[in-house]
Amino acid sequence: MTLSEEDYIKAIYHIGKGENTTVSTNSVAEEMDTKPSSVTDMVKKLSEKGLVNYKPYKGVSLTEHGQKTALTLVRKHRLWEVFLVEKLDFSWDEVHEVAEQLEHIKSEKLTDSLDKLLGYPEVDPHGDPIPSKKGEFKKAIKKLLSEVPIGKSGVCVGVKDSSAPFLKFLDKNNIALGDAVLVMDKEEFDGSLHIRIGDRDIHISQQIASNLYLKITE
Amino acid sequence: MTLSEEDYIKAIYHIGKGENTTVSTNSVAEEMDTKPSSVTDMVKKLSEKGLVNYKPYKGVSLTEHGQKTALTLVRKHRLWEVFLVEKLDFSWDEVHEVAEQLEHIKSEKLTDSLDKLLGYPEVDPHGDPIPSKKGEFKKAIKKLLSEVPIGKSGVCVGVKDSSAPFLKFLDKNNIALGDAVLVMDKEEFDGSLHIRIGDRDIHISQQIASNLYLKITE
DNA sequence: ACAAATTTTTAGTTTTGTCTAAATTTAATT
DNA sequence: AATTAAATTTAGACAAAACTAAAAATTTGT
Ligand SMILES: [Mn+2]
Ligand SMILES: [Mn+2]
Ligand SMILES: [Mn+2]
Ligand SMILES: [Mn+2]
Repeated sequence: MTLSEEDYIKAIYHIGKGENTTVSTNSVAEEMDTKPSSVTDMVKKLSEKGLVNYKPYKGVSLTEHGQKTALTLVRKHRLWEVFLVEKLDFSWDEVHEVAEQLEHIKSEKLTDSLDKLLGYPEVDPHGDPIPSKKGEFKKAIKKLLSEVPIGKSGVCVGVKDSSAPFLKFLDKNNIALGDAVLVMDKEEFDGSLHIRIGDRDIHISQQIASNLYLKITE
Repeated sequence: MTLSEEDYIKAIYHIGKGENTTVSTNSVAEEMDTKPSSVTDMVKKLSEKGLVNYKPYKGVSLTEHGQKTALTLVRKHRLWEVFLVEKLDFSWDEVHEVAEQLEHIKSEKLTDSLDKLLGYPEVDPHGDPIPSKKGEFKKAIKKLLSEVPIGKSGVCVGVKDSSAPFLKFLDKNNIALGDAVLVMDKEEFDGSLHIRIGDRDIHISQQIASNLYLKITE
């Protein structure tokens, strides 16, 4: 498997949100930042290799084999992200780019030893679940903060928008993964929220709330 | 810098044994397991990029810039080797292949954090010195065991032949990096040695002795 | 149902890195 | 010094992965 092939497999997996749906040529092109014609070419090749199902004009989906490949890549990507944060003191917004390279290193022993070193983590620094060696993982039970009802509380486990600017905003406002959050009140007018985070009461906009994931605790 | 370009730079560096000598097209081809014509093409490109000095029919050498690039690659390669052995329990003979991939990961922060995590090691698992961030390193003061005079002792710091079969032989015979070795006697007839390693007295052939490096201690 | 808009594919190029076969230069021998 | 051998480069071809422009299929709107 070449690096490029792997990135395509991963893109198809991600667009389908983990469930094995059929995705369009254009959506893959957009995700990968390439042209649709390039996608067509690659998808034909992947089809011949038995990694995807492809019918011209009808979209692509992963085969059993492709699915397994995607899970391995996601596993590697997220394990490396944990490594970078836990062992090398990287911050949220720095890990993705490097993990994008590290996920392509070919060594099953490396992946599994890393998993062990990190204590078999179940989620990555963005709150996304890490597939086990067998490809199993708990479907994330995370909810957007904007959809959490008043009175409920949870733990901050991830972001929807993982762009550097947003992550930097969170850093600046002292909102971090693992923080306990209680939804105290919601403004009907603009959807902004009053929340208690740690021991601080703060007020955040709807836009922020709809990009932060909580794992509901009660 | 592409992965392939980096591997060429490294090959030129290694053939020149770290000193900046001019090396032949053929030697690069052999080291890289490619054809001489491919080397010519690549060397032209590297020359245009200012990484090597190249005169047709006269061989290649690294420029200042190329030298620096080579040192960075060697640094990354060897740091990853230490990481694999120290943190992930890889053995001598397993690290090279994986490090060959990891050395190409682009992130200065990653390299330097790794260096810190490992406690700024000075040698890799094969006894080869690791360049510092600034590109400085102590020239190895290692000597082939076969050339150590009778009565002298040292610490096993590396191998000349780093092929898997040889490394496996050492494992099997309980000879490891860091072991203290005393040369007790030498057979004139076949050059074989009687050595004390740890608390064991053993007899090794000239062939083995000429592939093991010691750092002389007294 | 038909025309217009959109999506997707095909055809033809480009760049990178490799190869083979042939030509050229340099080195070694007589 | 001439010939032979070895090393190196050139020329031409190919596979991978991308692109642009044009053609074909599908979807949408009326
Ligand atoms: Mn990637
Ligand atoms: Mn992530
Ligand atoms: Mn390499
Ligand atoms: Mn090494």
